[in-house]
Amino acid sequence: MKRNTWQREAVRTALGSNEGFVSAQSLHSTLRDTGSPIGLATVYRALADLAVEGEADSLQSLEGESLYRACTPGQHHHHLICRNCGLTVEIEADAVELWAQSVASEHGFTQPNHVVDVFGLCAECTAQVRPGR
Amino acid sequence: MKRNTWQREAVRTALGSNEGFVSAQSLHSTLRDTGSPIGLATVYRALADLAVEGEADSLQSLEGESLYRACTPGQHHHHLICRNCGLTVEIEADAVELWAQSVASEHGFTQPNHVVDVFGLCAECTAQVRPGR
DNA sequence: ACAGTAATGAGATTCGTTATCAATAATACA
DNA sequence: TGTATTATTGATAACGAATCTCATTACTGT
Repeated sequence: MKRNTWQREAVRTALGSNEGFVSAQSLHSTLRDTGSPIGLATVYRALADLAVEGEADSLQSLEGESLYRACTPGQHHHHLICRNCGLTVEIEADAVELWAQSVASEHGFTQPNHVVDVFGLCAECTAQVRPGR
Repeated sequence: MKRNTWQREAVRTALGSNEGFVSAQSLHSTLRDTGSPIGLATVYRALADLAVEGEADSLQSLEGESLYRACTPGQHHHHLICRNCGLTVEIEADAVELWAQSVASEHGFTQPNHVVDVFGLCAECTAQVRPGR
């Protein structure tokens, strides 16, 4: 049976108080910095669990590490992510869902999944990068 | 200056004679199996180069490793990938391009990139998985 | 042919993640 | 409330993908 531990709750909270996607490693050091003696393996396990339960989204960063972010559970959505500061906006895209479905069945594919994420520079980071040039 | 070596050519050829996405590791062992004494590091370097030059597409597998595939250079496209056998179909999606653009600018994001891939079971694998059930 | 130097490759190294396993602590039940 | 059960934890080892090192090799222009 599943048990409630302060460790899981700590991970859930830390994840929730974050604007964008975070790696397990950085979440772990954040927790350690706030005095929590939580172990690294536990953070990995908690994040994997949250992702399975639908309380967190995960994606692969371009460097190959897994990033996590709290999300509103239950509803399918995609992300608009600032590649500079990590700020993330959840976006819905019914049109894209339908497109994925139809493209798959057009080619005889079944059980379609899809990975749809948009990366860019958020307004703030855009302003910082080119202040007056 | 850039030089032509049989190693680069071997990687290009091996990649081209493959239906779907392959990892650097498996491409390396394939080459080794055919008698080529090419080194692993070289395969990694050649694949990275091909990806930069636009002769290969790359994506992150769900397990976090980078997969590569030969592609028609120059044109932007996405992929429909069989998650069982790796068969890949290149798909164009102007509608999705435009959607990504507009969604980004709606939220003040600039320089939008996007990751759009559809995974599924190809017709053949669908038939194999559930033969008559 | 030859010099200059990009490319190679075996092995060491880095880094993210998972497995191990004894110790701990959350839950069910008497 | 006390106790037995067993899921969970965490320090560390192990693993695997990818990169780096650096001496050696071999393209290329002259």
